[in-house]
Amino acid sequence: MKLITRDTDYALRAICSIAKSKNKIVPVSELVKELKIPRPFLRKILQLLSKKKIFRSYKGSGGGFTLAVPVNKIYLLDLIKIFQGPIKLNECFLKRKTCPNTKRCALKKKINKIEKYMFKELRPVTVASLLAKDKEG
Amino acid sequence: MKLITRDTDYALRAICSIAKSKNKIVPVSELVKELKIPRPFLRKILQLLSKKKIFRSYKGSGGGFTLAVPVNKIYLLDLIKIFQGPIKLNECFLKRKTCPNTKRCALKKKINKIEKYMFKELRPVTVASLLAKDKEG
DNA sequence: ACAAATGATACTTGTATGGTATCATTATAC
DNA sequence: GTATAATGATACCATACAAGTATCATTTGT
Repeated sequence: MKLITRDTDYALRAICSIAKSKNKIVPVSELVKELKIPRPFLRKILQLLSKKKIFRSYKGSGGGFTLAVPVNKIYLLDLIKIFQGPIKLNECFLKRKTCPNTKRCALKKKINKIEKYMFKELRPVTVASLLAKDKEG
Repeated sequence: MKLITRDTDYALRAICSIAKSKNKIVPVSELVKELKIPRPFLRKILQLLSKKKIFRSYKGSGGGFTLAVPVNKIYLLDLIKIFQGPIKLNECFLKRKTCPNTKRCALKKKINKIEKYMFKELRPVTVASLLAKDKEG
């Protein structure tokens, strides 16, 4: 029951790394060195972030990636959605039929409550906020 | 990101169903009819619950299962643990190395907070409490 | 033209979930 | 005491998703 999968995690690190190199175009090779992530896997992740307009990409010699969005506008939930799909704790197993007894629905209510809390906590989290907390603690 | 997998769900239903037949020994065949769960899969689930001392089993003709524990002592978290292992939102991807930058740890704190909340909400949930809420709403 | 980068896409591998199948063992009924 | 109806133990199978690899096409700077 992972909240964050490896590609989301790698994406986060890559974004942070690129954010540090203000305005410089960063090629994959540089990120590989810094983050020690398998190159082809990282490439796949960066390409997707490019397609999703979080990165801007530059082809050709001297090319690479820059941020297309400032870190305070990159939301964790969006990254999770990109790599893992929308968060749903509560997939019902009985799509076809109606719930046979409401016991499960009592449980469902609980789970929904937890899910709501999760969203409340995660919604405001941006890459900027993660980097900021860095300095505090 | 399912909180509850299918076997846990089926286990819950089976427990509720057996709880209804107070003290009667219930064979798998009966549960299959009522719950419409594939027989061999349900059997596997019941056997595990037996091994874990939540059911008592009776072999031979006229055999089947009864509850070994009253419903107000069967905790949802224990069922989840049996079928899915302990809940952990927060598996760190960097077991080997120390965290390269603390940004992830800021995230980890958030996730831990959510996990704590989850436990707070789920810890008191028993099968009895689920059945009880049934009557209310 | 060549080299250095990304774009697109398809493939591979590992693991967990959901489910089957089979044979052994035990207990009851006749 | 044998047939039958149940569970116990175990091994297998199918599918999906996560994690990672590989390849070729395209673009761009020198």
